[in-house]
Amino acid sequence: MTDQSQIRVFSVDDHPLLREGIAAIINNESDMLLVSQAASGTDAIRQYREHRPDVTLMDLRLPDLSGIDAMIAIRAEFPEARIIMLTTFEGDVEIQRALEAGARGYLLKNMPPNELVGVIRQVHAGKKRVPAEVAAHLAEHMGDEDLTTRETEVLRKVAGGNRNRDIANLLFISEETVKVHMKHIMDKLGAKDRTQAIAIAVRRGIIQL
Amino acid sequence: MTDQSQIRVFSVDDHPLLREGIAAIINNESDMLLVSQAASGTDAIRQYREHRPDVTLMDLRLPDLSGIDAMIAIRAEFPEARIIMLTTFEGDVEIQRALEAGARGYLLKNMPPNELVGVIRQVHAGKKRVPAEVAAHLAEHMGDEDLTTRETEVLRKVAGGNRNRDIANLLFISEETVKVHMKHIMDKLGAKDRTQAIAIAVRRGIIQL
DNA sequence: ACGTTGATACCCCGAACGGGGGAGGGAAAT
DNA sequence: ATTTCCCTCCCCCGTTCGGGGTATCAACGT
Repeated sequence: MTDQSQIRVFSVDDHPLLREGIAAIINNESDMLLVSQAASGTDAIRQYREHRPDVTLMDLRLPDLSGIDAMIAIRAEFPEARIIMLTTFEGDVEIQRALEAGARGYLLKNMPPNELVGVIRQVHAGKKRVPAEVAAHLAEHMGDEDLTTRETEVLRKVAGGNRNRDIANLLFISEETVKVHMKHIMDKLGAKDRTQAIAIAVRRGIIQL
Repeated sequence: MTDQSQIRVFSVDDHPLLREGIAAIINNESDMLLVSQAASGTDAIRQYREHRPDVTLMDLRLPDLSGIDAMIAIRAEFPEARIIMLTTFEGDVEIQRALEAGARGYLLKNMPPNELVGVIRQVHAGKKRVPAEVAAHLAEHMGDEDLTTRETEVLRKVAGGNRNRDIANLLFISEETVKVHMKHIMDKLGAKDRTQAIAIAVRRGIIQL
């Protein structure tokens, strides 16, 4: 039944409405076949093993793991897996992490269907594809220094309404050290104060609220 | 061609993939007919006049106006319009505003399709329908005092990294007045400082970043 | 006519923040 | 072996924030 020349597509998204839309579009293309769907990260990993799709469309936020973690798990087992992240716009940091983790594409959910199938064909052909709109967001912060693990940790505490002293206690370091971290955070993000640092970090996907 | 007993549905969403999914689900129901689709607020208003649908599914964020503003415009002209907001989860304030503005339902995009068509039928029958999950978010902040226009305005400036003095200059008021607003904002939101106020306000949908 | 609400403005004052500098240690890379 | 990076800690000091109180005025509703 399955045409050997067809691209076998696997869709992972926790929105049934969107999966339905993807299914309709894929199955409208004579050279593609939607082999399965998953609504969670663990289910995605399980089903990937079973179906070995040619191309996987993966949502970024899933109920259990993040889409990126699910992709990392799949690619650890199947390094040749061709996975396209498909999501409503997230910050540049998410894009960067997805691509660094081996995503072959990063598409926005508001893209036209014909472009979607185009990217699926290109990725299936072994290419990488990131639309100009997404690449622009990525380029905007190229060369920016990333926050370190510790700095991100501090920033999260800040977003929770903690004072420097509280953060110091929570992380078992001195208040002076927290202030140094804050200084570096604001420098790297280009923020005038801690409040703007939160705003920028959320916009860029560095922290979630 | 059009069966008189069918529910005439109109879908407004700027995500083609999602519209495709909605179309597939609606047209699978024998008692429903998708009469048209729109991808923007202005287009939604124009097309509403033309098609006079029985039930409208409206996304909250659209390229031009917000879904709520589009709904308000439509209901000003057609007070009997039955509009269901359909969106990925937003803060309780968005839900509240939508329902106050006359939305007959508030659905999340991750809901199962059969529930969607169920709600469409109930709304068509004149009922209001808000799922428990959404109602819970609404209830969580029932009785909370809303921020005033001015307070929200101040809060937005704060998110931009402005100091009290800067905000004072921007809004042509004294710095002391800004501090009074800040006090009220933090009291109402239950925030320990301005930074947490931003975090809470973003989570609740009071401001966008 | 009266009370309420929202916005405006001022005072005092302690606590927290943010910028500057220097400095030590461990781990990883070169 | 040396450098680089990250985390850690400390001092000084001016600026900003946030809590307390009181007060005026216009608008709105009753």
